[in-house]
Amino acid sequence: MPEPRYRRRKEDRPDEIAQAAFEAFAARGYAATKVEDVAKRAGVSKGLLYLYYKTKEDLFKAVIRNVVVRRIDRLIAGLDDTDQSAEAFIRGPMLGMLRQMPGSPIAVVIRLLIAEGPKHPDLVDYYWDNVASRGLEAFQGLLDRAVESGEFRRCPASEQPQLFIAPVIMSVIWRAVFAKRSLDSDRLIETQIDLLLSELRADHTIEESP
Amino acid sequence: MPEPRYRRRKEDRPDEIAQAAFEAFAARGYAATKVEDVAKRAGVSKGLLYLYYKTKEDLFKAVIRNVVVRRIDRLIAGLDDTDQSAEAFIRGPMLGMLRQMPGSPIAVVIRLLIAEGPKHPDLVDYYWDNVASRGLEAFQGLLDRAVESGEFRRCPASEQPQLFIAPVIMSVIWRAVFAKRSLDSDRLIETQIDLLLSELRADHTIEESP
Amino acid sequence: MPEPRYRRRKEDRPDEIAQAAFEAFAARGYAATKVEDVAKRAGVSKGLLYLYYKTKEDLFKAVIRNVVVRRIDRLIAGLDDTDQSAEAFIRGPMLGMLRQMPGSPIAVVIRLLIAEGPKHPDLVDYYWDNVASRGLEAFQGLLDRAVESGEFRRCPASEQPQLFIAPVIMSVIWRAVFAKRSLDSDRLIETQIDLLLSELRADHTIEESP
Amino acid sequence: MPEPRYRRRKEDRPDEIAQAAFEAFAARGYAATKVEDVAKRAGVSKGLLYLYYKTKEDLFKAVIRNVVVRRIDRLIAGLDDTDQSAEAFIRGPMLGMLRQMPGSPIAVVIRLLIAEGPKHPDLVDYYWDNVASRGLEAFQGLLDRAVESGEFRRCPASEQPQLFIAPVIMSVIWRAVFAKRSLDSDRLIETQIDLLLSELRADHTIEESP
DNA sequence: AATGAATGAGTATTCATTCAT
DNA sequence: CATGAATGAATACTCATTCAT
Repeated sequence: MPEPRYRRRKEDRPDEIAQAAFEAFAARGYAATKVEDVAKRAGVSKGLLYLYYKTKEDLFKAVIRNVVVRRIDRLIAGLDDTDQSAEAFIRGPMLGMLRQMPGSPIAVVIRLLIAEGPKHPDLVDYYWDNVASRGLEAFQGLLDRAVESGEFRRCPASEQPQLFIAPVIMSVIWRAVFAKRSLDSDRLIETQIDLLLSELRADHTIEESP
Repeated sequence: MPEPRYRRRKEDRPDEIAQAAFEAFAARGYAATKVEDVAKRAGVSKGLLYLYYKTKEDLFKAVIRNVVVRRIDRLIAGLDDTDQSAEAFIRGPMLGMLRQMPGSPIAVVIRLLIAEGPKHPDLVDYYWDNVASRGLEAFQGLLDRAVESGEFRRCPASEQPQLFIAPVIMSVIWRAVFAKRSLDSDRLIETQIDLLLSELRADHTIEESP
Repeated sequence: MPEPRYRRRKEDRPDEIAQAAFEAFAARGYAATKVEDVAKRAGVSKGLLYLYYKTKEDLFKAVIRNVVVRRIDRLIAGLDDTDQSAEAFIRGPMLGMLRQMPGSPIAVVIRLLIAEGPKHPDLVDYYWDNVASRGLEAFQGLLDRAVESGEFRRCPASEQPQLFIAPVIMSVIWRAVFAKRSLDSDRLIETQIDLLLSELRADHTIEESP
Repeated sequence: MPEPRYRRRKEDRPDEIAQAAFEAFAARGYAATKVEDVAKRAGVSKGLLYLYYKTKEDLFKAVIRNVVVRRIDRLIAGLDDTDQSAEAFIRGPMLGMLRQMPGSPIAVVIRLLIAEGPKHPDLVDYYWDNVASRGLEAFQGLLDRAVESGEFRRCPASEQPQLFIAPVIMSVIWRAVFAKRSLDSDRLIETQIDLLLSELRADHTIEESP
């Protein structure tokens, strides 16, 4: 008779279930996770789960939304409101976030989207609208402001914010697939940022090979 | 309908089936693909499919191997045998390959590995041994030779060949998830290569921000 | 058709299903019985059956155990505890049991073991440990006590308890195979017991052929 | 390229196939034996097998008939033609046959009939008509002649020839099911014959318990 | 609200049988 | 005659979902 894992407060139930589902999906993937396992993990009966989520797919969507929504707003607020220089922000709070991503729930969401996305276009739309495009836009805004202020120069790097994300995605994938073979993702991300910043800095001088 | 019921092409069958399976997996993912659909796509009965592949998993493995093996050897041969300068090789044949990857079957394989890899560790091992580690080693070799010859200088970029791959992986994922939202992956890849080469060139002068 | 869809009788279900399975196996043999038929016979869905029995084989084992366990203990208790003379016990309760066997569920179990035993060694082990060897030992014990008490004499018959069973097995097989051709199994069994007892009785005088 | 197991003489083919089928059925049972395995064992293609036997069931029937027909006639001839005394015949050639049965192909046929008989009533009919009833009748004839000649007396044993067979059947079953646990079937059979003959002999004196 | 017994459509796999070669 | 590639009906088992209690 183990203690129920979560307190019995009605209002929390849906979130508790979504949290349990997130853990289960993270561990075994969406398709391989049984609704019953999620219910057990949440300390709840299958029937009750179905009271809150009409289908397994609903549950999946809730998970994606939950995990993402909790984090993305904070991130974007940081991007928009910072009074640091762009470089200071990038090397500071932003680098911190990027380094955390490969080990964070976001990584799980990315994996789930890759695996299940094609079957859930509305979910992808949601993710795009609420996370990806907003994040990119906000970061692009940061770059643009830095260009306008003269901190950065306009160059290919200043118009492809995805380049900042690339090593993060790479690390996420690497971990998901090659868990056993370690990869120094911190170093990868830092090197990339160094490369990009050295290119972006307005005082940068291009040396052509002769 | 005058198709002959029997075609009796023993030699071709396994590949035809694997090809059909590849298409089916690419379209709907491994889990969501029914063996029967693969058989239909290949114009063959379920029974015959099982004559060549003992299980659905076997079929999956054959697909991965087929697609991969056909390409990787060519790539590595190019890396090892080139008599071009490193930069010329990277900007030439290698850039060509990298640009093709996001739209090639390799992209599908990558997606499949991300989605199904955790359930097929032996497949991941196979992919690691035969593709990833070999490719990385071969490319690292190219970088090392360029450093030794004085063409490149030793720097973080010369020791993280994954940085060359990162935008490719990013593009693969982007297409898989956000198919509808176009991404200029060619430009992404080229910019990254420019960044890396400008860092790697031996005559590069580092400008520190003051 | 006004049967309620749900009956919710958790406790009874496993036995009801095993009973239905027993009937189905008896009628058509293990291999030829479809799980779905068993479920139908039990008035239950396939899914529920699988809730209680993980595999068809499990179900088979449960059937064997159910049928057997219910009876063997009673039998052995009788053998061990009787205060009748050996002859009285054999001619009384034991003869009664033996005569019943060819028409009883035990006969079905025997048939099933003959047909399916080679594929289920663990089941055979179970049957041996819990039924055959226990039964033989208990009966051998009865014979030994009778020899020690002077009621029986030591002779080949007193050391081969299988001789008491032989006509029962013969009748079981006969019925299973030649159902249509009647056999007076009662008489067969009684004659055998007469033969054995006349040999076993201590006051027996052996007449050698000259 | 192992040598084909059987010489390529057309006329022998059906028998060779039936022999291979017998071995396969003996080893794994009818249901668990694949037609392909039989074909391989016979060194023949599936197609050719089907040229001689229209269905797997046909093959089964041929096996039963083959094995049985080869032996039963000899046995019955012995029963009918002997000029020995009944006791001499029983203790001599007949005991020899009975002792051989548990290890002979007949045992396999018995097992197969028990397992598959219910599904093949015509086969059972055939077996009854050509083996069981003929054998029983012939043996009953021997007993009757011995009674008429004064060698045996009329008693329950003289009218139940099955009693001679019972320990043989028991041994067959025992071996089939409890292969691992040895049983001295020779001794069982001999003891039974001793019991029966001592009862049958005309000079037998019945001792009643007081 | 809460439970978990009950349902049944869906799917991988097998194997007797056929038939083009 | 002989082959074995090809077929597809048959069947054990799973799991999302429902609903009587």
